[in-house]
Amino acid sequence: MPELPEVELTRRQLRGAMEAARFENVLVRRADLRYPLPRDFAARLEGRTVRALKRRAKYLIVELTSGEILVMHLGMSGSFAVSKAPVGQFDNHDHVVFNMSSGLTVVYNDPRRFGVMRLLDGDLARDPVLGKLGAEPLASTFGAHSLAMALRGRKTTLKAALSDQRIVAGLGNIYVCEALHRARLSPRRRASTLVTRTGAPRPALYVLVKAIRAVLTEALSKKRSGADRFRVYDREGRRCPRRGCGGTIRRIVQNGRSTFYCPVCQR
DNA sequence: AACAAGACCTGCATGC
DNA sequence: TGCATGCAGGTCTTGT
Repeated sequence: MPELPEVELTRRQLRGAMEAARFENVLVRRADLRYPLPRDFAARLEGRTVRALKRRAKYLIVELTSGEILVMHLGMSGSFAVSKAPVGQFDNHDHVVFNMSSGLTVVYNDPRRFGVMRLLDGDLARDPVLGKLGAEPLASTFGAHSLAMALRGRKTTLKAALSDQRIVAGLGNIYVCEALHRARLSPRRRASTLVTRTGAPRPALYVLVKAIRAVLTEALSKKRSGADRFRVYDREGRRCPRRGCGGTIRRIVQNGRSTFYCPVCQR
């Protein structure tokens, strides 16, 4: 489930249990996540205190007062539950349990086990993965000019470019579809067509930047659930929600993933 | 270097 | 009912 808004909401959920608290006991019930947890994973956390709980793109960044950093990614199916200690009953897919000095227990559940937990010594900028992440779409550094530089010369589609975490960090399949619909841009359009030959943003790129911010901000604030949560995602065959459009949402496959869009109003 | 396709793993909805 | 198929919101690796 997790794209940037869901990860940010997870961060806020975990903060009360983890921030300024110590890992009293860590239980690894299954170590074979996307990458196997090292055998000393629990021992390296126990006794450590959380200085701050941050987020970068879809990664949760747990800074410890020791200087080490616990980096976590939810993959496709990861989630956390917070409850009062002690937890006696576990689900099959409860893989990692943090008993914190706050008196709260944090349980990581992940049926598909695409999630990641890694303990890093230092500096995220030098990390082979985190160091290559592109702009945070809700940060002030993100804008039409920086996005223009990133899209310049890209022959790939807008859908693929916006899904690329090195270009914009935090969008996934849903919010790429939603942002493109809001910006009235076709997911099949070539990414470089939003940039002039000299590398300046075309007007449509300003619209896209606003649309990206809007869909993420809205997802963070509303958090309504149910069928009408998205305007195009998973709505194949339904009417386009844009006033006066009258188009029908289509599903196509791009780079092996579903794309939903309105062929009438998205050009 | 840029890009597309395949792989990883489990659960669920669908159709026969 | 059982079984097969296809699909799922991510990203790493492989191949052109």
